Amino acid sequence: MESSIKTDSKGRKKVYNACMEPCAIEKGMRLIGGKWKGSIIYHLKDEPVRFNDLTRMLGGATKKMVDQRLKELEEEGMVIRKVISDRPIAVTYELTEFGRSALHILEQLRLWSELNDVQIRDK
Amino acid sequence: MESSIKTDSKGRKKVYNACMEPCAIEKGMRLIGGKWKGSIIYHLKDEPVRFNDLTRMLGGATKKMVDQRLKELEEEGMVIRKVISDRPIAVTYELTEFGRSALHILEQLRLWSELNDVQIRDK
DNA sequence: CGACTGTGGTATATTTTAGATACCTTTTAA
DNA sequence: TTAAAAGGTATCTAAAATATACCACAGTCG
Repeated sequence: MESSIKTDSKGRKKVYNACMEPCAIEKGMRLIGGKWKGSIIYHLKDEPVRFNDLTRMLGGATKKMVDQRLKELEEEGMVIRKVISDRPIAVTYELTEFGRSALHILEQLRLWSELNDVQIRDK
Repeated sequence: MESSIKTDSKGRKKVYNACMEPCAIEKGMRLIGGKWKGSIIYHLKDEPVRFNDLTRMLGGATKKMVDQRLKELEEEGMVIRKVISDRPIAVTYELTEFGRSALHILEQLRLWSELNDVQIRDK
């Protein structure tokens, strides 16, 4: 993790301990940092939530996005999909223990974000 | 933040307190959660780092990506660009107080990521 | 001198991802 | 019968990410 840069006698630079692959921070971010992923996990924190309800809770995300992220999160073992009834179809999504283990990070992010009244710019 | 879904007498659903705009979590993620952004902030934690060195530290990121992210981080007030010499040109990037205030979140993310030996899948 | 490395970037093209919109089947309820 | 709910999928376009090459300039090696 601790990367450093050394210069040899001829001025050539070399990186020691460089992140040859994405480092721990980057890996973590790929899991919970993608667009909507953190929000999804956070909105599942209290109880299982149904698909359409979840979509409604995330202002701005389309069903397709929510669907895709949920599938990723399921693959990554953070979320479980449960069919609670056929006819009429009803599905809920809930956090696994692993998913739950990420909540404290998201909670800190929320506090930081609110404390600093973080704004995102329009594009 | 606490969104809930109520069903009226006719079975129509309505979301109360929905995130009409991206919520705090989502806003925070847009600041530090983008691809490479967290890593960049984290690699600046100890001391100012020069552009090319930073690029080398982030295995996999291109100069263009690093350049773009740094510009965003500068706009957002998390990073300062300092020209420490013309001819030959030398530039460093360092964290602002605000940028520094995000470090504890990233530190937790790193711990969580390492603890769970998080893997990212190839695409 | 001339080739090579370093600096901090930019330009261009291609691939990947996100986002908007419409649509599907089934069920319940007015 | 029309309408809305459920949980999605299909299609298309706009926006990002990535790969690759390139710039001007400074210093160093032989």
